[in-house]
Amino acid sequence: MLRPSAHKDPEGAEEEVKHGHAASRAYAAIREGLLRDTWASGTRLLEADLAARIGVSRTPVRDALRRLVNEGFLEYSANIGCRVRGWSEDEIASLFDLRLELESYAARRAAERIDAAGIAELNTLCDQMEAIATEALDAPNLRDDLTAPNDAFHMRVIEAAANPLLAPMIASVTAAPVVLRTFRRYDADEIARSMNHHREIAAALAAGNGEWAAAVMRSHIHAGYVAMRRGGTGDAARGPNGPHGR
Amino acid sequence: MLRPSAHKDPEGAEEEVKHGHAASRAYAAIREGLLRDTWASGTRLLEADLAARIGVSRTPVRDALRRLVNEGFLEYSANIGCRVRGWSEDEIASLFDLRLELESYAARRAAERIDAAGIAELNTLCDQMEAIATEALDAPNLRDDLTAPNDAFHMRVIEAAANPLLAPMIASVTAAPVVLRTFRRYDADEIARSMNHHREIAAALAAGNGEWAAAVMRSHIHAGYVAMRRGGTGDAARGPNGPHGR
DNA sequence: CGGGGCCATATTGTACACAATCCAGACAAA
DNA sequence: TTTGTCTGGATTGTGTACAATATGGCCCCG
Repeated sequence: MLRPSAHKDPEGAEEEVKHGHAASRAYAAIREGLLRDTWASGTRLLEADLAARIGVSRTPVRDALRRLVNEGFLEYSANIGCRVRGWSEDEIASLFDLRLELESYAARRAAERIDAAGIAELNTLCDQMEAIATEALDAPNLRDDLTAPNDAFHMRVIEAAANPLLAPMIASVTAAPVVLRTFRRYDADEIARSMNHHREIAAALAAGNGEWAAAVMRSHIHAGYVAMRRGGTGDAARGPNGPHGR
Repeated sequence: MLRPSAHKDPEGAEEEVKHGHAASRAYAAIREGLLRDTWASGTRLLEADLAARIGVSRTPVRDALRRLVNEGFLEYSANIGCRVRGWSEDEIASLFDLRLELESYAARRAAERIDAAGIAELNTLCDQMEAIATEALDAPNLRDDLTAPNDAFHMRVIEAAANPLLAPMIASVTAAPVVLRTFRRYDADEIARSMNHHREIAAALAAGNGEWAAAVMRSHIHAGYVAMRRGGTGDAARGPNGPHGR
């Protein structure tokens, strides 16, 4: 499974984190903090605080917060503001369950649509991942480098599925901080298995066999879920509202 | 299929369209206009215009617009603003394809989890729909009354699936104006078939047979897609950017 | 007569000030 | 001790002014 560092931000603002565009800067800064686990779940994010820290006014900060709420990073209550969202065991299970459906669907469709160039790209990404994985056996801190090519691999499969609504939908269940940085939890065997899964997915797609591709993708995601559960969520607790608070 | 008048708004603001809360009023007003097809696809929505018409300032209007962008009603470009989103044939097909996956998944899971009370509710809703359908045979304009119980039926199934992330995800592919008000396109036979589907889904769930329930749900949505295609999308054209413009 | 660059205008983006609302703690009464 | 109320401070919600940017028409040039 795996599926870290989500691709571009799903909505507008095409990666314009330049100097101008206070809203984009605010969004990037807050998202960065969320991905770094700067704040514990349930922590209240104060607009004025963030605005001062980032160096913009409250208005673009509000825009950024609303966006992060819609992406599932934060939860919002009227007149109270935003809190860092936590994920209960149940919700994490639900999240992986949906990934199971959506990514296997993507693989099934991709098998009927991907072309030779796409297959080649997937295998190139496999080469990269395997090279990194070999080094990472000794240096566990290198494992985060796997996330970029792994993410690219999954993204290529999703693109090949040729369903324009699918990518943002999958992003909504993979952008969660809980899912990110999953490679760290993998042991050597699990990394090897993950690499094999990628190769097998590429093979199934090359063979044009959608059911095969979907089945391997399901295995891939199941394996990731097990690894995540074993390692603990790192974030099971919630705010005062309990696991499903809103 | 069908699935009109999406339930509550997916995110925060629990239906507070009261007198206060300018942002909620703005959201409700604009959404209402979108559902009424007040503006053609590609129409640019001006913040100042809307603010004046609704009687609030631009700030809450901006909030409302951002929200509608995230819900797929509008598309947004930096420094340009919001346009009414159109749906190409491809996108509508993609949309139904995802509903096929998600709602059949919901039905499959619901079969293992729904209780007797839930089944009873579903059958009650079937009763209601059949009563309305009988009258609507002569008065086609009554068909819109089917949308509320139909929506409730689907919602009950989704709730029974007990995946807290599923409902907002399905909402994102059913809130689109293209999908709403689908019953109008149905002829008498199609309405009858739809009613039969509902009864059969309830039976499959009562039998605890997830595969059966999922299969009927797929049939149900396929049928809806065919009816929609036959009737035309009512909104195939797009703005100047072509069908996938952004 | 057609095409490219420039400027006026319209519209969005940002900042800030004020109003509305909520929360924590103190205090009083049972 | 417990509960209810009230008040002060803090935080979000809204309105408005101004800055930044894009669009469309005009003029100039080829």
